[in-house]
Amino acid sequence: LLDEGGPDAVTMLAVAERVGVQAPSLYKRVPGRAALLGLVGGAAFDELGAVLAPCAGDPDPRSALRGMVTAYRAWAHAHPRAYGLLFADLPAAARPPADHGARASAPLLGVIARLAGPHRALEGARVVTAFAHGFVAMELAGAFRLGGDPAEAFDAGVDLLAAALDRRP
Amino acid sequence: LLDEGGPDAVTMLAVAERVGVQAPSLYKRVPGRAALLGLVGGAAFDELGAVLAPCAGDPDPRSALRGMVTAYRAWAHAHPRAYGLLFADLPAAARPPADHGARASAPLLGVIARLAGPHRALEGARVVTAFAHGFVAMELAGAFRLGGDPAEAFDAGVDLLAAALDRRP
DNA sequence: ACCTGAACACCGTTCAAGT
DNA sequence: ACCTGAACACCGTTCAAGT
Repeated sequence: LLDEGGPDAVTMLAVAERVGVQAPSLYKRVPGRAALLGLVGGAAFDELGAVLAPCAGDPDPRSALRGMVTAYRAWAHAHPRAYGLLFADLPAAARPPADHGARASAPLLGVIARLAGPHRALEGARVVTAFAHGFVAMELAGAFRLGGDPAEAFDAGVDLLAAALDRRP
Repeated sequence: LLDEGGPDAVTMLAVAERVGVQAPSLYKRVPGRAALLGLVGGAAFDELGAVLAPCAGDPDPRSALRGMVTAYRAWAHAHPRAYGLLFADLPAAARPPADHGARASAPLLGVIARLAGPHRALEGARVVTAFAHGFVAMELAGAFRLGGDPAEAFDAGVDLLAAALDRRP
């Protein structure tokens, strides 16, 4: 339902029909619509994490980072509605459970620890994630309207970050 | 209404009451609720732009950039609901008109042109904006949950970007 | 224990009717 | 030209009643 019609289409009635049940029955499994969207967001984190993890296998940490961020953006473009749920500001009680996000970001932390050193891993991962999320969110919102090819700015940003975080000579 | 209760509180009925009119009358001025939120987003771009512009006065482009990005984050924290409208993915017809975003980003383009050279201004501004937006969006969504002080990562990211974009020796 | 029908309070939006 | 009352189609959610 989300992929087809966006979050507005994820209606308690529509979900109930899809599951073959009446709407009120959903409240036996889930406290409300917001919580349901939070669960979908958690599942989206899991899918995204499964796409990122293999990229950590690249022996060169710098190209591993590039590959991972590129895969991140590709997944967001392939599943724009699900992506929009990852960092949606839902009521705190209905947010994707923290552990889904933590698992999805684990491979990135590993790669940046190799690239920049363990003591800079968390900080570096936050900087890279902020850039990737911000870029993709602006792309999906149609916010790059000043011409040129936004994708070039993405690659430039990734290279710039990878170079700056690389502690090797 | 937005500041008080978030976008959900911006109801056609609530707006009409605030304006002293019946709900159907709003449709004489605005095609629908989505378009109304888009207009609010446009106004938010104007306010943000007014906060960023003075930072361009700093004679050192690198500290001008730091000041501008810091002001950006401060404004987002002060008006989280309005900020959430800037890059919300509304139906294209209801998005904040492009010129509001363009005006708000003009001072940043100017500063980065001074720092990195005019031919890298657009690309650099996109990288910096992506980082700033992504970071703030994740903060507001409560996405930094792995401990430490996220603000340190923000400062580190800004310094890293400013240094990487600086073409001066 | 689980599902349902009916109801409640609330939406966005349309439109004929008033002035 | 502008505003309104009434209505329509749809929400999320609650709850007593069934099985």
